[in-house]
Amino acid sequence: MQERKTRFQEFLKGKGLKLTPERFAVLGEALAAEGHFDADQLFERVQRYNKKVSRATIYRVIPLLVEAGLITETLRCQGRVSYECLQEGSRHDHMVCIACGAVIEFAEGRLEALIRQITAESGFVAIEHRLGVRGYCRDCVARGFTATSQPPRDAAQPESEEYAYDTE
Amino acid sequence: MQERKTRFQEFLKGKGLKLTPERFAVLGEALAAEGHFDADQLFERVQRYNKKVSRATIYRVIPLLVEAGLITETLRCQGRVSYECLQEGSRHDHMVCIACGAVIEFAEGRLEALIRQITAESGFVAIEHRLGVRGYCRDCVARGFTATSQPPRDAAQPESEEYAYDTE
DNA sequence: ATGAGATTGAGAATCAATCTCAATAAGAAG
DNA sequence: CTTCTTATTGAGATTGATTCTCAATCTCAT
Repeated sequence: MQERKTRFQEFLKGKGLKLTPERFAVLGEALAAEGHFDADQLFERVQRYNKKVSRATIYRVIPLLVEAGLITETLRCQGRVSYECLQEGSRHDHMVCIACGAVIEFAEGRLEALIRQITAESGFVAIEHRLGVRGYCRDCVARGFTATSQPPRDAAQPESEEYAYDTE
Repeated sequence: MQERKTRFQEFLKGKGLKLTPERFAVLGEALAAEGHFDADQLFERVQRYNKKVSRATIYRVIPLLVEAGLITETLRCQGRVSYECLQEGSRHDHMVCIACGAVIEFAEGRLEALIRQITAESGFVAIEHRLGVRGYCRDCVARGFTATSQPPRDAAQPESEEYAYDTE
């Protein structure tokens, strides 16, 4: 945690940006968040413990946190963008089941290494990535779903408004 | 093309929806689109060749096309959602430059194979994936942008008009 | 301590996306 | 072909997350 605060501090300095109490408050709440959160939830958290930060500032700090590699954008639900905290070893991607809508997280170092390598081949310096894989989960495969068989009419709507996965 | 129109027709029938001229017009323009397009661009195209379709209808048809597997959501730039047509062999992923907003497509068999393999390890049958990598493109790196360095004051403005990266 | 330039809050503004509802049209049935 | 039920449409209002504005305030290199 302390290490990440320092990282943010250096990140700001490197860009000629200033370390303000507001930015520090947002950083702190973002790092303390568990699981997914969106701008508004972050705003509420910060408000609760740090009355003075405005919504505008939340929206201004989030991109900085992303760029500093401290949080990452993940899923988009009902028009809102969700983020989650990046911790050493917590990086993961998502598998979304087309049949039942289940969202399964998975972490994979091999993938990250390959992505970094491939993009670097064209001179690109990768900061973060997002990957969503659509397919059929183990259970649905066992239940007989495949790409060419029609799921029952009343099966859970896969990309229902609940979890439209979005990887940009 | 014809095959895909038929596919859409059957998709509608299967859901008890009607095949209207408006839907057919949107379908046609979407299939004819090259590269990325957003709801508004699709609206303009349809308007140009098919005066009578309203914006609301565009927004109503897009989800149907996605569900029918004819188009897919790809990037989100400047707050807009972009789509692209799904065609055999057109699979590719995206690198988005944080500094100048450039969107670079890349196709990579190694990646696809690895994804398939990794997801299979948990019994998941991958059908498709979407990957977006954010970072700095070759040109911006050369120009001095990095996550920890301040961009030169007189650097070209990050506005490729086409694809300015927004903070989402 | 000082000044240049960055940052902030509050609220207005933006604008893609959604919703409303009366009018219309598709498709099934006869 | 006509009728009837139900889906669909257009136009415009509405929503709501995100962005912008700008004067007041703060940071920090010097």
